[in-house]
Amino acid sequence: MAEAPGSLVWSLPEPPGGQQPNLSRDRIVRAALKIADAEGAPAATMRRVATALGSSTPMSLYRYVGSKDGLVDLMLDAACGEVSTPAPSGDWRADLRALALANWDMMQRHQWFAELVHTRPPLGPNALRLTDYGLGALSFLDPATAMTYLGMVNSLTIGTALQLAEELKMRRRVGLPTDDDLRAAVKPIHDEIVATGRYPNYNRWAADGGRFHNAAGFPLMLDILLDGLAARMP
Amino acid sequence: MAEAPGSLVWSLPEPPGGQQPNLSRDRIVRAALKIADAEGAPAATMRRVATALGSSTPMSLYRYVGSKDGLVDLMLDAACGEVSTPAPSGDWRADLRALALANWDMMQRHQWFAELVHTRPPLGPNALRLTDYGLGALSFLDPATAMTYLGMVNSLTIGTALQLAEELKMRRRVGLPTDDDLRAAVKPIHDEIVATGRYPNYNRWAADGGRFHNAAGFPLMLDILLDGLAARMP
DNA sequence: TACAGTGAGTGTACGTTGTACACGCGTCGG
DNA sequence: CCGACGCGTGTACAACGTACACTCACTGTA
Repeated sequence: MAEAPGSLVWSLPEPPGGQQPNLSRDRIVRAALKIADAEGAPAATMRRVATALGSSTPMSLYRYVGSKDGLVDLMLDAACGEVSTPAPSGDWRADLRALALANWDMMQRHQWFAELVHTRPPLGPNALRLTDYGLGALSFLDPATAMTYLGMVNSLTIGTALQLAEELKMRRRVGLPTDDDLRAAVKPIHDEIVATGRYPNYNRWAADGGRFHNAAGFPLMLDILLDGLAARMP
Repeated sequence: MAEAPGSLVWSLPEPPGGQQPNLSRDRIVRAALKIADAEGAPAATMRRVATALGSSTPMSLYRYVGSKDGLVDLMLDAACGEVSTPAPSGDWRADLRALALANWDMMQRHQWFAELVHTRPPLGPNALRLTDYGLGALSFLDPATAMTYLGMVNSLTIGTALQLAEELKMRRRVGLPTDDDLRAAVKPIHDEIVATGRYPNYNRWAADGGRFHNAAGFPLMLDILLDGLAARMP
């Protein structure tokens, strides 16, 4: 899992198998995405991916992805590759909004993304393309400020996606229940908390249904943040 | 690592050792915090904590914390316990701002917090106290909206802390270099990216020093977000 | 004083993870 | 025809979380 600083996957080029290889970066990453999409990030182990590709041993993958971290890097960047960056419109707010919404959509398709993206800096070509696009929309600011503002938008997007991912994880832990099943599973914990009576505001929220805006409300949250940014623009 | 849904640490009370125990939840959590503070979250393994307490086997801890997840829960909540919640002032913005800044200070002391908090919902007594306080500041809103806004503030705080924690992790991977050493270590990667010339805005940022506002700039970012929230208040 | 009971900590063992290393098979260039 | 090299396999190891059975030492009761 450890890795020398200069040895990111992007440094070592894909070994472009001269003879007929059964494997390739693309096939490996695709298989890993499929597993992670279906069963969550921790299910995408080296062994699991290898067997999904017909290889009897995880070691086959190491020629192509270098390490587990390398595979994760490639997975993250592949997901970023699904986010398109249309031509800049000249309206920073519209461009940033579109970028965030596209990112959000991608994270809904790949619920593991938000969990994994924190493990290392986003230096893949697609991640860089997105960062570059975001910085370009804010290029009238000094670079450090532009990066700061872009980071705020990303924090909001990833943070909100994480809350949803956590709910999904809990759901997986319980089984695969419906919304009502889930509520029933979490109820004893909440009830115990409510019973103490020590958290009146939390209780009020729980009594209200324990809901917060997430999927549906993300555009609204994004607009609120953009309002705050707009007020600071020169 | 798996856990039945109803068996959070908070459910099973601390076994209040009738006879003289060498161990206790408090001592265990305190030792784990110390290790995590000094060497990062992954260093705080069960074995490591056990030996730090003089126990020859990790199994000693299981009576007190139930599982590794239980220990993490307790660590997170202990960290939350360091954040104080003064009497509400009646000014939602001042209260929320103070809460976020206190949270931020805590996350600077415990850089592992932001990494670990995503692994499970914050249901410890101290985390609930903080959530309750934040909801109280926004109690003039309907509960779901209040939770949404509070979540935005927390996303920003944790997300920003995560960026710093990631830099720290990279620093640890390289050794324990100074700021200049770090810049030198990351330079080859950045140079390779810059050399492609494909990311002009990113390059401009890198040429500018590759900086973004984090520790120093967090209050500013927080104010921007609060501006956006204020514009939506009834 | 004797004895059962309980509670604290130990030791051993298992399954799973990532991955290092050495080996066999195949195809190609000389 | 034959060595070299690309490609995948098999075996093995350390570290992780943790289940299970166990040994002490102390305590309350008879």
